[in-house]
Amino acid sequence: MTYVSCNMSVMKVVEELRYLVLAIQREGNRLLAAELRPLGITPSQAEVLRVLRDHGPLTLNALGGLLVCETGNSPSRLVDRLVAQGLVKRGIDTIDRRYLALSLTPQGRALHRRIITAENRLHRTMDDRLAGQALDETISTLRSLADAFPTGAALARRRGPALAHQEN
Amino acid sequence: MTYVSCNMSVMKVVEELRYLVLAIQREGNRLLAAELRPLGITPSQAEVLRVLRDHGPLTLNALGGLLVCETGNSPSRLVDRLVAQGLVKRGIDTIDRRYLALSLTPQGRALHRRIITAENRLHRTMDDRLAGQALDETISTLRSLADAFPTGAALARRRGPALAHQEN
DNA sequence: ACGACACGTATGTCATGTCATCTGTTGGTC
DNA sequence: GACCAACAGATGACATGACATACGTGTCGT
Repeated sequence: MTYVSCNMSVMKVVEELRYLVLAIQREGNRLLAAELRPLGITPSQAEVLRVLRDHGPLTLNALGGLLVCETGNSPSRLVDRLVAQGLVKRGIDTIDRRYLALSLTPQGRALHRRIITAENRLHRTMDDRLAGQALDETISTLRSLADAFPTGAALARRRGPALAHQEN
Repeated sequence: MTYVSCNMSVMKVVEELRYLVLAIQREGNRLLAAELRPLGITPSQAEVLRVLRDHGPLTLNALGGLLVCETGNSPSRLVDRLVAQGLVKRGIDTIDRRYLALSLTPQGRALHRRIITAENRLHRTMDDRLAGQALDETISTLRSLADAFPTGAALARRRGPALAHQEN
């Protein structure tokens, strides 16, 4: 079968991994969107609320650096809609007026609690599909793929708040 | 840690899986988009060309059923741009004029060969990141997640009927 | 003080994705 | 043959994502 190149089969495996990741991401996002629709927000918006809740007030850049759903360019418009819905407060740093100080409003905090419930429903669904398979090896494999990338690094930052950016 | 519910840690693991999948999909897509940009097409368009090449002429619905990048609703606009670029021929079934008969043009076939080269560059990059880790368990875990979903079924269909698409 | 530069944020543009709805075509029923 | 439900595809609307660029603000060198 592998008469073209000796590592052809490895390529095929990596390609299947790529398509599996694509399929799971799509479907997971669709399911989560359905869970969140009654709350009036999208999965990306939910991630912003979560990051803002877990990591104090943030500038727009710092927020982008902790988001997986956006490559840090600048989630201006993503934040815009949350501000318009009264879920996020957009403050301006009085010392350096270039910086924003983004934080949750009380409504944002309240909504985040309902978001967690919705996400847990998705996670239970996923857990059922996984039928108790051990995920350790899968997680560690995917981590080694993700960690090399900017958004993977974002995840690592969110995991290990003790590593660096405590002051945000 | 798990003072709220006994399977709280399982939830956390599933959640990390979800974010890892999101991160890898995003970054993989970004890298692939960069590889494909010189060819003038996007990752989604490349998937259409690939499916049309592997599975003869297709109707729009059948194409949607084999795509991972779109949930089968109807990739009309995705196909539109490929037709506009002369890569896909949009034929109309003469017997039942509701059906399309989508197939690659010679240019589409030629471009697909260059797409494979670009994709292989990405796969090599991913393979490097994986540093020779065995993927068997990861693949099978992800398959059990994906197979329950429509687009996972699409992947299975692509694997199944055309077990013999070795000629690439 | 002034001007070039760096930096954070905002905006324009394009291609997805997703859902809802519309249009055209066919087949079945009367 | 006329009506109508079912189906394939097209389109409108909205929110992302990604890239490039424009704008406002602070910093630094002179």
